[in-house]
Amino acid sequence: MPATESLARADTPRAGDVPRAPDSRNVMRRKEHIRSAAEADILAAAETVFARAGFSGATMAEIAEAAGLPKANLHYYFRTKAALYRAVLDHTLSLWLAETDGIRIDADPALALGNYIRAKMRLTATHRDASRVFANEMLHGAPHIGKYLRTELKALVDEKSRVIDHWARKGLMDAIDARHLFFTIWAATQTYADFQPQVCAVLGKTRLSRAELERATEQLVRMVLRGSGIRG
Amino acid sequence: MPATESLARADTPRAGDVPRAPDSRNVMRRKEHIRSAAEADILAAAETVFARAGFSGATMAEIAEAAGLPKANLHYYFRTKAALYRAVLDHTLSLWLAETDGIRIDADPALALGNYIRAKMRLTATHRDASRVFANEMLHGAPHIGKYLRTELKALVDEKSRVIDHWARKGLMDAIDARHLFFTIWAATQTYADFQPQVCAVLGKTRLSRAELERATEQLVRMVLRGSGIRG
DNA sequence: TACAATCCTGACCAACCGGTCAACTTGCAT
DNA sequence: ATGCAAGTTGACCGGTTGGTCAGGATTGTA
Repeated sequence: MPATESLARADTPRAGDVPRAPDSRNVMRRKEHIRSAAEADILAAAETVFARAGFSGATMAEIAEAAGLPKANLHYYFRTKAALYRAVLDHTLSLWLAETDGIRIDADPALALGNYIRAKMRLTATHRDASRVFANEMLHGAPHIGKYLRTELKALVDEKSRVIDHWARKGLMDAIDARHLFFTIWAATQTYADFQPQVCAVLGKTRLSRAELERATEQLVRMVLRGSGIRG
Repeated sequence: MPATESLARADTPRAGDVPRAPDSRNVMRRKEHIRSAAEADILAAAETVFARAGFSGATMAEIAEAAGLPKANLHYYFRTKAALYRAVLDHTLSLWLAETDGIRIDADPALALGNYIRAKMRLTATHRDASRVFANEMLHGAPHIGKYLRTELKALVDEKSRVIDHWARKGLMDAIDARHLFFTIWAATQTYADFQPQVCAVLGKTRLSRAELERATEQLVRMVLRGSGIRG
């Protein structure tokens, strides 16, 4: 996500656009470290706060406190609240594209799709806040990442859909609309992160145990595979 | 939802708690009409705005403009922004419980579940904003409707789960966890309302056509029925 | 040590927002 | 017509929030 840095960074005087002597590289490396470490701390705190309160509900003061920094320091690294939000989103999106590698023409459909679902479910469990930030952005019309959806994500889904169509033509599974299949998989997995209060309430628990998630995962895998006519 | 009125209404002086003569009923009816008409207008505008911007992102001024009323008038009918939000949520929740009537022991599983999915999908299409308001509330931890989830919704799902367990024991379908089945159905249907930007972007369209939704619905029905071992 | 670049921060401000209120109009029974 | 309750509204207010800025502290080099 090359846009991240240019978006996230504040305009420190002449930083990055001034030619530097070769021997000054070490300096910049150390400065870079301070920078990236601070940015990482801020991003982590921001992700938590944005996930809980959304963009409008989150306050820079709250994020600053969560990061253990004075508020003005946030504005040193991220010019505006919107820029910080974009940076959090960029980090989230980088998680999103992953895990589809196994969906290839020469792969076994049951294994490939099953492992994809398992990976997605694991992702929503380990990166709950990222999932919520993403969901929030969707809910509000995806004003910041619309272009990403129409280009990168669409291209990826188009490619993987061709794989599934190929599987269907080879008789390995039913001829189904791969795109809607992805929508269902995404929705069914993300719901355990985004709608956790509902899930917990209906199950009569206060939190989602690993075992419960495991059960949900395997049932979903079974349902998708059988529902797609994949012999398991 | 009896709590709605007491929550939503402003404390007009002595309204509702003063004994009235029987012949004054017509008066109150007309006053009630003004009241309910105004409340309905405000609620409709609020649902749209809350759906787009969330609770924190929405402003009373914006809602007022959408309703074509001065801001102070909103506060006449709904004391606070939170009370207005609660009223919108209550309206949303009343939609939520419906449509499960068909899931009965003596029903045919394929028909009952299939029609339930179709009804849910229709609901997300016709009440997109309501779905988004609900999703937003979930995302932020369901602070306002936690009790509803743990009581009414849980009771309903418990009851319907027993029906599905019964179907499984009679050999009409596989023995699956009914609760997770509901989570999957809810997620897969709501995603077409809540994540519409993603769906449209991946499909390469600007809006979801009725035909596209129809296709998604039938594929989901087929997947759920076959995935649950229900003979179709 | 001297310097420059980067990093850090307390104090401050303008804009916005939810909510109030006093004054006004409308509707309706007598 | 009269009077009162209900409905309506412009103007206003205090608190919050994103963002700024001047100046000090740190870091690393020459």
